[in-house]
Amino acid sequence: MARLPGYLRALTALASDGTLSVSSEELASAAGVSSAMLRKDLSHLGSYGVRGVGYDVDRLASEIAAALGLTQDWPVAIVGMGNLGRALAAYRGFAERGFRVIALLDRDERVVGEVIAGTRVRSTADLPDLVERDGLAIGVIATPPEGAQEACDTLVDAGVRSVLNFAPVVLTVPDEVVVRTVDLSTELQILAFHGQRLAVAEAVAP
Amino acid sequence: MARLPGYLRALTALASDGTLSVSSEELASAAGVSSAMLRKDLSHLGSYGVRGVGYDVDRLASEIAAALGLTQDWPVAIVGMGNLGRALAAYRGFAERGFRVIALLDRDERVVGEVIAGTRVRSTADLPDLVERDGLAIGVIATPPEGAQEACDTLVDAGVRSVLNFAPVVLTVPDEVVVRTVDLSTELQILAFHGQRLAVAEAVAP
DNA sequence: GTCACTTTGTGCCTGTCTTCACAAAGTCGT
DNA sequence: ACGACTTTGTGAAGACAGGCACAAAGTGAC
Repeated sequence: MARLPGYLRALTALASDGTLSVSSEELASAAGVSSAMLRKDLSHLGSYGVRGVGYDVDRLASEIAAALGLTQDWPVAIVGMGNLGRALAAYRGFAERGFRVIALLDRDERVVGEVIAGTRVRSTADLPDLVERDGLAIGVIATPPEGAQEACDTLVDAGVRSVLNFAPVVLTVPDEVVVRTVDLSTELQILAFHGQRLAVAEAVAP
Repeated sequence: MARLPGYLRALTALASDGTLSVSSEELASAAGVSSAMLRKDLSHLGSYGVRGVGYDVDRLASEIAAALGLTQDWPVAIVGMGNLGRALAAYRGFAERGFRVIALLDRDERVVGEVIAGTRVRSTADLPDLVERDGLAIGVIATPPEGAQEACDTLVDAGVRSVLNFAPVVLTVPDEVVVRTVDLSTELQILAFHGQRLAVAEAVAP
């Protein structure tokens, strides 16, 4: 379920505040959902709550982490060392939450060998090796739109079956591969849409 | 509708290929949706298709752009000049799609004045001015999680009503303000979840 | 002018996701 | 040990999005 990471985040925050137990109501509001939804989601994981009391923060956090598969670590490779790729390579947010960036890759031999954020850029030809030897499981595509499908194919051929795509294109992949696309321009366009609706509403009833 | 930006992207690609007319089937597959859904979505905008022929690419692109409010420009400010903020400041993707980054802001006076990607960092205290004088409408939050709510409040108080949030927190805002949150770790956790499901499925039926 | 063909727009149905509301279950004070 | 209170877990109802399938509408050939 796509909301579990949100719950885990809220639980981690509570745990670091020293809270031991939390009700569905409190946790739901911290995660920005309704309490009924939270309870239903959690009930799918099993019954980890105690009626009349609530949920044990640490216990629930472990259960969710286990459900998400966060007990093992998931090596990540970033493909495409343009602007966005370099930014992602320098971003510490991945490591902070347990995702180890084990390789920076680029197709262009002129970029290969360059050192970015302390890591030497390698060739995309090394991908099969990374999957085989280092257990690489997640690929991040930060190439320009033109190169995204090719980068994706290379990842998939090497055995990667989870892809996080930042390029503004629709990627075609086999059924067993999961792609999640994050497109910053799309997000801004949706915000522009709301901005315009607001402006129109204001013009009608100022 | 959240799919309009995807349609617009596909149409722009078609237009640059010189295509003049497109059927719902073709456009749907380019945008990665079903043709029935595409037609239903477009029918909400009005009847811009011709039965037996399809849609005029340029015409439809203009209509969608107008619906999204992309006929005017939407000035953007980025708040928080940490790792992620600097990366976003250097990212050209915004400008390429018509969103002008007019200001880089930080709360910390030691960062103010620094020049990043050719722009001088200003203080968040300048926000009311930016809204008033430059028509700032969209704020991007790239602060650490602890500072995100404060940054958001500052934006809202200054009159910004569309916020793109990269911090992994749930922001509380008045009803008229729209927040879209993009959390890279959440995306990776969802991928980890799928990765684990795949591994489990394989263990059961190898 | 008519007919065969293509493709849109849309009413209906189906499955999923959300919310409501309450019974079951456990705690704490006396 | 009992009873009042709190909070979970869940069945049933409701809302909503997506897909199917077909009638309406337009094109182009003859």
